[in-house]
Amino acid sequence: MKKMTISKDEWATWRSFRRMAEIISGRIVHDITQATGLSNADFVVLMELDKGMDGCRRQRDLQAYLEWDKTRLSHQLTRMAGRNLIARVSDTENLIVIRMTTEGRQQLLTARPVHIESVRKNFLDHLSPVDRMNLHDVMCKLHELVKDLEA
Amino acid sequence: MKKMTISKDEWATWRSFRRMAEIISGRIVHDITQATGLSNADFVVLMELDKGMDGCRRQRDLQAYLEWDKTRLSHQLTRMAGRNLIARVSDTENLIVIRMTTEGRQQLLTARPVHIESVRKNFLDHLSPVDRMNLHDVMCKLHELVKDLEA
DNA sequence: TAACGGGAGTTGATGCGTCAACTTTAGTGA
DNA sequence: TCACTAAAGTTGACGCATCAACTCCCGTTA
Repeated sequence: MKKMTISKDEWATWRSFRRMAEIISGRIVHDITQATGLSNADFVVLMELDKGMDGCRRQRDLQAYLEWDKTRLSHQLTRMAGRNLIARVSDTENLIVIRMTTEGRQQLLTARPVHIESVRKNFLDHLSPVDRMNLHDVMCKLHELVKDLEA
Repeated sequence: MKKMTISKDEWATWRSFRRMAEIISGRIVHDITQATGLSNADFVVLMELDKGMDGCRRQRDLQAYLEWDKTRLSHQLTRMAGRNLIARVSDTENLIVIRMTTEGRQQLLTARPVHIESVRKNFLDHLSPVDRMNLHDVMCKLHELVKDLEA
């Protein structure tokens, strides 16, 4: 039987968690788009494409790695193709794959150091090693909870 | 001089933080919209309106409390007015205020217990008091950092 | 071979969030 | 009183996220 009330402290924890994640993520995204014009979604997709050594990937594999909905990915790729960041091309076996364009790679190279600096500035700085480990531990517990609820 | 590299552990912490916030927030929003049809934005606005005893508020006050951009709020209120959740009415001094409608209040009443249950189920459950306090402490430090960067 | 079914991907509609540009309102100071 | 200015609020355009409905392709099985 679950407790169905939430104390003031518990609310405060939840609100601060949600709010900090929102603000900090927002700032990092902002830094990247200012520097490069890439949206966060663009950046994430390019990062994922870059993991394959040739910048190519089947759409369903991208989907699995990003854990995105197929519709979301499809729309996103359409927009990115419109901005010349990626192309949908046929590979040697006549399957359609997603390829990063030269321009996409260029933008990614510009974005990466900005990303690193922003994560440091907006998040890691002033978090002591102990803080960081505590946070990581709590996130791992939440991750367990999240997996449990899926099952 | 800042360190401009990020260790594997640091990345892992950042990624898990961002990801957990995303997933958990998403689930709670999902629970609320399933139960009521309210979007998260709707819910937050209604919660804020409910704090004034008559469900009325000047738009700029809402703005200050929510820490939203005025454009965002304006669009949101337009949409909510279209769904009959709020109305823009003139008060006794001929100033325009935002008033929760009966339907808005009704929806809020339905949403509130769902919200509570969802925050408990998706977040608070299985977080020990110590975990919760650790998390809260870290969020407070991040909050300091965030404020510093604003100045 | 033909019918069925499921996975991959697309499309259209709608709501949300942000930017820039605009109108309106309310002071404030000569 | 009048003109200037700043804040409050709206609008339009655009990109992102999600839902439902659709197409297309492929493999199974009767």
